[in-house]
Amino acid sequence: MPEPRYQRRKQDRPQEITDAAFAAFAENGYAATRVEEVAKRAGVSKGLMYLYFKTKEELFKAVIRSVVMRRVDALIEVVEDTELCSEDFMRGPMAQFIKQVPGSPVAVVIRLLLSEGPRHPELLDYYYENVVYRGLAAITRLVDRGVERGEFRKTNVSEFPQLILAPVMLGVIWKLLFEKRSLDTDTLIDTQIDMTLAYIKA
Amino acid sequence: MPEPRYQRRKQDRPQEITDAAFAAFAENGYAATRVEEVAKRAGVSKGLMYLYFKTKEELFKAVIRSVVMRRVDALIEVVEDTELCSEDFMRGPMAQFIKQVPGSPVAVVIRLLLSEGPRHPELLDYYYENVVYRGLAAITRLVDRGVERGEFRKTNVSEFPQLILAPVMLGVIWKLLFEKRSLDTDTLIDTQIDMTLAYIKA
DNA sequence: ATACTTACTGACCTGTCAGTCAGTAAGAGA
DNA sequence: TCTCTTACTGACTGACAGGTCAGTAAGTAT
Repeated sequence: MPEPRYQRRKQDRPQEITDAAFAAFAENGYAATRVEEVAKRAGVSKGLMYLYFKTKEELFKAVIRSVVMRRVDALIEVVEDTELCSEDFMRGPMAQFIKQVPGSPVAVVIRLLLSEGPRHPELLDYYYENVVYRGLAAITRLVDRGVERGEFRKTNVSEFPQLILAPVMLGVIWKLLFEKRSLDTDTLIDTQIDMTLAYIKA
Repeated sequence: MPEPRYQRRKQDRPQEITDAAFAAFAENGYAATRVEEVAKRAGVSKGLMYLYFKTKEELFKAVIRSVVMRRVDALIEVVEDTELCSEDFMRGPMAQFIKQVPGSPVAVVIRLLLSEGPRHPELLDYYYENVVYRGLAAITRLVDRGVERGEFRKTNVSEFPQLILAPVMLGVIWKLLFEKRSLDTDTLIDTQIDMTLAYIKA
């Protein structure tokens, strides 16, 4: 009675493969990762890869989309249905949310997009519309709401929501490049929020 | 009388080749750039490349070093011998200096380091010591000098000089990823400096 | 059991590209 | 003008990796 050499699992394969691919890309980057290596990690033959993804490039796109999909909506929802005043919200839930970005898969996605993005403009558009644009819009809404409520004065921070994300991006880059020279990104982000609030409070 | 097919220019070749390589890497990234393509841009045969650089990897390292070398010292010197008060200096020369970073070759270097860096730790060390560390130290010195002179109060900004560079890094990433969706990085940086000064002024 | 469908395998094919090297000619020196 | 050195050329090679496909066996229906 021979052990079955494999199981047929059409449903789960795509997910399993993109997970394996993400891990491999995260470690070695897109170009330096062999399709066979991904197959090995996914416990699958090289040939099967090409049944689910036409090319290595298709696989790459699927990986990005899959990672992005899983964590876009979190922030946006929280912003909408909160009862905290704007300041408390920024110091609380928002701070908490953005602090975990530099250590999250998002950091890896940014690295991948920076190196491979220029050759996949549609992917950049997708990322912009689904993550960047919506994230920035949520922050703008938060600030504007503060202004309406009389908590904040009118400044150009609502036109530059990027300001609040700037230390997050610096944290992402720092972690990717200089992991060993640790940087306290939490305090960095807290300080930026302090500064921003001091600047915009009515 | 046949035209000479080439000139011997041992002195200039390395510079010419690294320049050509930088341009090529900037456009297509390291992995996707063929050595032959660099040779073509440098007006040189493929074989000659290997007389000046043992491998493609060596060429890559030489490119990074060459770009970094040319513009490290600028900022540091300016900080040292200025007679402006700290605020005026930050709003003037420093702002001017950091504003041009997102459009400069430094942006490309960051992209290259993000994609290829993990496999060249010595290069990351080199970059950290010659650019990052010295740049941050210069900012810290500037802030501390302001404190000594009684212009600024004591805050943790001097422990997090990264704060001032955060919008610069965001600008760099933005430009690399979303060139077409323009972002006014100058105003972004000015606003950050406004905020920071308001936060630390005595 | 038997026939049938199809998820899956892995040896193979093929284009690409880093790296080599035998040969060529630019330029210096006598 | 005739060496002699060496910067330089470009056809070639070998390995690697993306992509293919004939074949195999897991599961299903009868």
